[in-house]
Amino acid sequence: MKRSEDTEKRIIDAALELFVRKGYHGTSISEITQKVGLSKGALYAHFSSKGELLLHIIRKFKTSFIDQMIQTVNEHKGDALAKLHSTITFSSKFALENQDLCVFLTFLTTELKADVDFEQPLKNLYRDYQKFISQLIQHGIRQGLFNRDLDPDMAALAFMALHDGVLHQWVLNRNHIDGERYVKTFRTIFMEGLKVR
Amino acid sequence: MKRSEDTEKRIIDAALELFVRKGYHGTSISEITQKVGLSKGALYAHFSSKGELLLHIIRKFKTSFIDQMIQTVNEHKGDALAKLHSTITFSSKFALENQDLCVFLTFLTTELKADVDFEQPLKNLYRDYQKFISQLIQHGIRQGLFNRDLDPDMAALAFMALHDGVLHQWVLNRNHIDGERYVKTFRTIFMEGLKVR
DNA sequence: GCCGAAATACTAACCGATTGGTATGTGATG
DNA sequence: CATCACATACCAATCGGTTAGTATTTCGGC
Repeated sequence: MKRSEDTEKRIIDAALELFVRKGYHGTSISEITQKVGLSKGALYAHFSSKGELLLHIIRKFKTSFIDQMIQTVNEHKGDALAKLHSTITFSSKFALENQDLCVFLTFLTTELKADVDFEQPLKNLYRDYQKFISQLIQHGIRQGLFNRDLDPDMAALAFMALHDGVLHQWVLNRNHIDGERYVKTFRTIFMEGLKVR
Repeated sequence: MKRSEDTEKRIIDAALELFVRKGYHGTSISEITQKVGLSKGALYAHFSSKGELLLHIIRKFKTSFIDQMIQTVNEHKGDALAKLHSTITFSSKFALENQDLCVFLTFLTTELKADVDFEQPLKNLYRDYQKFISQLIQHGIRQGLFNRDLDPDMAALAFMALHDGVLHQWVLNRNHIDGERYVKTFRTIFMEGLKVR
C-alpha cells in the first residue's frame, strides 16, 4: 500500500470513529487531524473539504455493504425464506465487523436529512436497500412462505426499521448485551412474532 | 399564560424543529433566536446555556411520554397482550402528535452518547422504557400468551428497536408513507411474524 | 383611575475561542 | 531536481456566551 493510501485510510478511520461518537457537526477537523497525528494542511491535501470526507465514507458504505449484500444474497441458492435468512446473516456479520461504519451511516440521516449536500446520497442508499428487501418479500409471498396480507414495501420498511433499531439499541448497550443472542431474538420475532403458535 | 412562559415555549418549539432537522451541534443559537424573532440576550435570560435548553427538551419527553405511557398502560385492564397493544397504540398516537419531539429524542443518543452532560439522562430514559416493556412481556409469558423461549429483556429491546426503527424510516419517507398502514404492519410483524401460520 | 418606581423582558454590541479552509514553505524520496 | 507528503502560520466567519442599557409591565399608594 502506498503511503498516501495508508494515510487516507487512517484519516477515514479516525474521522469515522469521531463522527460516530460525536456526530458530524460535533466533530471538528482539528480533532480529526489530532487523532491521526497530522496537520490540517496535510488532511486537506487528501480531502478537499469536510463534506468530501463524509461523502467518501458514504460511498464506502454503499460499495462494501449494500452492493455486497445484494450480490451475496442473489448468489445464494434457496427459496425466499432462506434468502431472507441469508440477508440477516450478512448484515449482522457486516455490522459486527464494521460497527462504526454501520452505526454511523444508519443514523447519519437524522443529523443531515435537511442538508443540501447529503440528503440525496443518503436517501439513495435507503431506496436501494428497501427495493431489494421488498422484492425478496414479494418472492416469499408468491412462494406461499410469507403472510399474503403483508404489503411488501411496508414489510421491507419494517425489516429495515428493525435492523436500524437493533443497531441503535445495541449502541446504547454495547457493554452488556450479547450480540448473537440479540440477533437471534431479532430474527425470531421478525419471522415468527411474539405470540405462541 | 404569562408572557415569559409563552416565550419559553416558542423558544423550545423553534429549537426542537431545528434540532430535529439539523442536529444539536448543527444548530446554532443564532438560528434559534432568528427563528423565534428574539435577540440572543433574551434567549439567555430564559435558558442559561444551549445545553440547558436541550435538557429542558429531554425532561419534557420523559414526563409527557415515558411517564404518561406507563401510567396509561398500568390503568388499562386486560391481559399482557391487551396491554402491549395499548402500549403500541399510546406510543403511535403520541409519536403522531409530537413528531419532532419523538424523532429528535429517539435519535439524540446517536449524536450525544459520548457527551458528558447528556449521556446519563438519555440512558436513563431508555432504561425506564425497557424495564417497563420487559415486565409486560414477562407477564405475557407467565400467562402463556407469548413464546416462552424469548428472553424478556431482549424482546423488550427488540420492541424498542422496532419502535425506533419505525420512527427512523418514517422520517426518511414522511411524504409518501401512510402512517396508519405502517403502524399496522409493525404491529402484525411484532405479534405474528412474517411467516404464514 | 392615575402615577411612579421596581421588576420584567428585551435589544444591540461585543467577547475570546474555535470553526472550516488556505497559502506558503520544507524535508524526504526516487 | 522534481514530486510527494507533510508542517506552519494564517484567514474570515461563526460559535456559544456576556455585557450594559432600554422598552414594557406590573402594582401599591394616593
